[in-house]
Amino acid sequence: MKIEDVIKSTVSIDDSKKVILNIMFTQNVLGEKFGELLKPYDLSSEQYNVLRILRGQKGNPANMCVIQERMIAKNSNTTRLIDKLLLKDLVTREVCPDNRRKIEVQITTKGLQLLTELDPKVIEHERFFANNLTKTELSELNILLEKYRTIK
Amino acid sequence: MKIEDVIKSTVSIDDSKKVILNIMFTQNVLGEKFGELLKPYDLSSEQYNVLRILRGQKGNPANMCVIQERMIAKNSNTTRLIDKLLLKDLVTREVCPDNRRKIEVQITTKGLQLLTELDPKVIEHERFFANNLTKTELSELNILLEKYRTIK
DNA sequence: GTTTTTCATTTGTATATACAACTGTTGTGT
DNA sequence: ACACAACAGTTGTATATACAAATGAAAAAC
Repeated sequence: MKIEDVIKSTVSIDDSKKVILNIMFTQNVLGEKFGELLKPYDLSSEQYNVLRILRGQKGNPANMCVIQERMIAKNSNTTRLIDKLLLKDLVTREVCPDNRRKIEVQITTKGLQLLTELDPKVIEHERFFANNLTKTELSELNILLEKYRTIK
Repeated sequence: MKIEDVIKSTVSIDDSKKVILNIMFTQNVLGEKFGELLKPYDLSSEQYNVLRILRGQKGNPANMCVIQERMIAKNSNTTRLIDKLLLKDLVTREVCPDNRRKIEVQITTKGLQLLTELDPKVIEHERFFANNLTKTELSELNILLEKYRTIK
């Protein structure tokens, strides 16, 4: 479906405007579908994202700064995100002994199990859309998006 | 900046995952910059979006359904968005005389003036990123995004 | 001509986000 | 050692979003 049909526009849209609408709308479609995937597990996409980051630490704890800088949406409130994950026993949180300003967050076994359970579903979700493009188109899309968003 | 650097990933990422991260992150960059543009005018991007839709009606009122179906984020609460715009006298809201279930929303002169003031800034914002790509790349990006998000 | 269904919108409520102000800790300069 | 700046997180508050339930109006069914 072309973006003009999505927003029911009758007039033609400039390509530079169209690309913004396309990115916004595509992100929306993706986010909605991913949210549905996570819903049965009572996780928000940002919560999932934090768990993924923590797993990537491979046993080492991550402090709040580290988590924040690895997140896609850099402006979400990490403290309260971790609060939610703590309530579900998916992470632990302790004051760093070397620097009491810092907090060490670690994924629990339960958290790791949840991620393992989700892995195949996440891959399926990723492929669901990616399969619409050839390998070449996919890497072309990545290159274009990266080039597009560059701030000089 | 490559997406691996954005999320500080050390391992290589599958193209199908990368494209999702790229879309999410690019949308974030865009949204943040657009939010800054609107901030001095005390408008959220969704509020701006509604005003734009109403202007597109060219004098005819739009009811809630119509507004909702033309929005990019289809799940935001249109009633409360309009509430905010009403408080700022940017729109009017009246019960439709032909069908009292429906509500007719119209942009005011003040709303139109605000949009006119914003127009050059919005175009500048759109071009700011679009200028990173050639005309051909831009339309290629549009085609790829559209193809990518298609649900069979 | 009621009852039922569908429609268009609003309201309630819980959760999420944005962003500034605050708290406590560590590092620096004198 | 003391004052002060920088750092790492947390909290407060206002606003936004998500989604289900509620309201009221019109259309359909019987």
